[in-house]
Amino acid sequence: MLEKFIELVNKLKSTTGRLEKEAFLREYKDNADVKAVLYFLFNPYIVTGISGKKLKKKSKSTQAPARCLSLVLEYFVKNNTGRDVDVEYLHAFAGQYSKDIQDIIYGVIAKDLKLGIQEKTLNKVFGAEFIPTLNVMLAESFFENEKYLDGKEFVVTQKLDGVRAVLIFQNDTGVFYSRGGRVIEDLIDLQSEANKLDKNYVYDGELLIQNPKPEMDAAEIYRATVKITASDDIKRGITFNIFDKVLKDDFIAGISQTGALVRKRDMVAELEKINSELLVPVSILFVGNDISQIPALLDKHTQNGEEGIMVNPSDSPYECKRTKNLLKVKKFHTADVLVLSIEEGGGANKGKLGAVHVQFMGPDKKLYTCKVGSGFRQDDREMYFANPDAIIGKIIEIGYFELSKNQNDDNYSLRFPTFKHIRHDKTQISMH
DNA sequence: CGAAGAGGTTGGGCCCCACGT
DNA sequence: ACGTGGGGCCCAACCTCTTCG
Repeated sequence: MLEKFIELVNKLKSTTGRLEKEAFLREYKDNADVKAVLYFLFNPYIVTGISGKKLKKKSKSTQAPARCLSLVLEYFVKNNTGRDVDVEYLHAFAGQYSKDIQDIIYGVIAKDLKLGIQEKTLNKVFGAEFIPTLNVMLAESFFENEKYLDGKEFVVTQKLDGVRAVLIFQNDTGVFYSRGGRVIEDLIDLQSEANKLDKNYVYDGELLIQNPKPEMDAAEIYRATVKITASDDIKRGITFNIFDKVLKDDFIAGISQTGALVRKRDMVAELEKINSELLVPVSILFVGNDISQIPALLDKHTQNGEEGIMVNPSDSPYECKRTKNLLKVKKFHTADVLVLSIEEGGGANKGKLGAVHVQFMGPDKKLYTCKVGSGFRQDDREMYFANPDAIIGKIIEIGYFELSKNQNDDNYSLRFPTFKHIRHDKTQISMH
C-alpha cells in the first residue's frame, strides 16, 4: 500500500499541470490500496486529532511499530482525539522509514499533505461518489463584479452574519448541514418545525439566535450563535433564516434553472403560510435593474450593525458552487497600523513571511495587537522575510471588516484583516 | 487573452479534548 | 478540579497557477 502510494505522490509532485495530474491519478483507478489512502487523506469527515504541534512531541516510550499503513489508517479512524499514545503509535510506525517517506506518512495522518490535487480532482477522475461532499451556493464580491449585473434585473436581500445551514429531507426527516457538509445535530425545535416544509425541496439559510438582547451588535449575535451551534448540547433558541429554496433533485444535480426571484417569492409565500417563529423568510428588499441603488441599500443595511446585502440576478439559477449569480456587498474599513514583528509561514510559505504582528488603536484609544497574514504577494513574502527591517517599525495600510472581541479577555482584535501596502508617508497609527 | 476553476496561504473566535499542575 | 494549549470548524479574504472558451 505505502510503496504504491509513494510512487503516486512522486508522480503528482513532478508536475504542476492539472491534466497531467489527472492522468497520473487515472493510472490508479483500479488500485484499491492507493485509493484508500487518498480517501483517508481527502475525506473531510475523517479527522485524526494530529497536526503540526502534536507531531513535534517526542515519544517517551517505545512501542512495536504497526505492521502496515492500512492498519495505521484504521487506527486513526478509531483513535482521533490526539492523545500522546496516538502520537507515539505514529512515530513508531514512521520511524522505520527514511526522512522523505516519514514526511509523507506524517502528511497523511495530519491530513495536510500537499499534492496539488483535492476532492474536486479526485471526484473528476474516480467518480463523483469517491469523496463525499456537500456544495452550497457561495457568493463572489459585488465590488469586483459590478459589471456582471449590467442590464440585468436583480433581487436584493439582507446579508446575515450567522452560521450557514442547508436543510435536506432524508427519509422524511429534516437534517441540517453546515457549509462544510457536517450534520448539525440536536436542533430539536427547528427539526420539528421543519416538518411543516415541502420535503421535495432543499432550504438554504442562516442559523441565528432567536431573541438577541437589544444591546447586542451583529458580531455579538454571531458569537452567541456559534456558541450554541458548535456545542454538543441540545440546541434551542435558534432560528433558521431561509433565503433560498431549491428542488432536492436539482440540488443533488448541482444546479436549479428556476430563477432566483421565482425561488425567493415561492419560499416567502410558503413560509408566510406556515407562519413559524423559528422558520424566518429572509425578505426581499429590492427588485430592479438600477445598480446605483446598491450603495444606498448597503448604507441602509450597515447602519444598525447589519453585515451588508446580497444580490442575485432575478432569473439566475441556483448553482452549488462559488458564482457571480450571488454577490455579497459588504463594507470594509481601512487602518494604518504599526508593524511590531514578523512571523514565518508554513507549507509553501516556509522560509517566507507568514504574517506580521501589528499594533492598532481600539475604540477606547488604547493600543492592541493582532496578526495580519493575508494579502501579501509571494515576492512580498520573500522580500520581507529576507529583510525584516523593510517592514518592522513601518506603518502599513490594512483592510478589516470590524473590530472584534472574545469572551476570554477585554482585548480588541480585527476580523478578516488583510495587508494592502506600506505607508511610507505615515508615522502614526490611525483607524478609519 | 480574459474568465473560470482549483489549490493553498493567511486571520479571529468558538467548541471539545488531553494534559499538567 | 481547573487552566491551558492543540485541533477542528465556523466566519472568512486573497494570491497563484492552469485550463477553458
